Amino acid sequence: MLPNLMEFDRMSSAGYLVNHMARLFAEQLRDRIAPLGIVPGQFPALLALWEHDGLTQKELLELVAIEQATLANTLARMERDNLITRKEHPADARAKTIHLTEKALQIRRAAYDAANATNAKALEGLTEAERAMFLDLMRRTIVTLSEKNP
Amino acid sequence: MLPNLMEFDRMSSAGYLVNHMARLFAEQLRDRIAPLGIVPGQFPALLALWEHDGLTQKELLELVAIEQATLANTLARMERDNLITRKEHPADARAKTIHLTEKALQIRRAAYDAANATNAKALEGLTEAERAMFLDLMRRTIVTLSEKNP
DNA sequence: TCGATTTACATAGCTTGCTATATACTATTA
DNA sequence: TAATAGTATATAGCAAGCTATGTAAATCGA
Repeated sequence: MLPNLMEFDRMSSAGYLVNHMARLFAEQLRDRIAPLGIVPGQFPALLALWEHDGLTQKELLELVAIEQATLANTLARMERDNLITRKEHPADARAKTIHLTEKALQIRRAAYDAANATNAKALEGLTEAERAMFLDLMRRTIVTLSEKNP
Repeated sequence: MLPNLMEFDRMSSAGYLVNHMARLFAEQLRDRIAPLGIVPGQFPALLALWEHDGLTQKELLELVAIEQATLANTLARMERDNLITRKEHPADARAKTIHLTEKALQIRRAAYDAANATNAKALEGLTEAERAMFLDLMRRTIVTLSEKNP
């Protein structure tokens, strides 16, 4: 029978490993995109806007897995950093449309390359089959954790 | 040949998935441990102190994968929240020894249970073999990303 | 032994996430 | 059409991570 207060082994705890891994990924990406004048938290918004410029914040929110308040703050920093501008919405005075600046448009290819390089570096010790398995396990875990609890 | 600015598929980006998954894990854990009066960032320090009470901050730092400043701030919140007390070190006036309070000692079992429940919930859609594979892939990725770059 | 260096911890200031709430406009409906 | 309800965005305040720097005590070396 197991002891009553068995040690908790962090290296066998998915949550512990996930947290640590996420910080290492962010650090890698931060280093690679620093020369572009962007930071990791801006990546999801940039990805969405590179594909769909001119969205409102609400539309953008549907494309990123973060809360509205987090997005609002990230957009404020992106505006400060000259990555986006905002215009008044033609039909709704509450809303604004979000537009990438020249600066943001010009770093697109380099940013994709940096993200791909980060992923490649992180997974360089895995076989192709292991990489595919890893992504699949993460996607399935995200689905499980996203299910609404009763 | 691939198009020049192919879309970047977030669901195929390890970094994107890792970040999202880490936030979902933290949310789950936060909900489960809230009744205990602790928060996720306090977990690593608590785990170490439950096994080795009376450490100095420097000794504790060697057991957790965070920066010194982060640990110092976390310990300040733990002291505020009545989870630890600090005493002057008998031999070094710069250092302090860190001691768990009764409150922190009493929630140990419940905290382990909450962490285990979080991990179990997250991985409930995976087979036993897949869970083992997942942990192994994460550990190997952490090692790769932790290697010092030249 | 005493000046310089190193060490232990704290603090400042930033990002990125969160919940809760405010604000201002739009839409509904009695 | 005027009050009410709903919606789009912003703000407040907190946690948890980071780098850089400050402070005081310990150690080392000439």
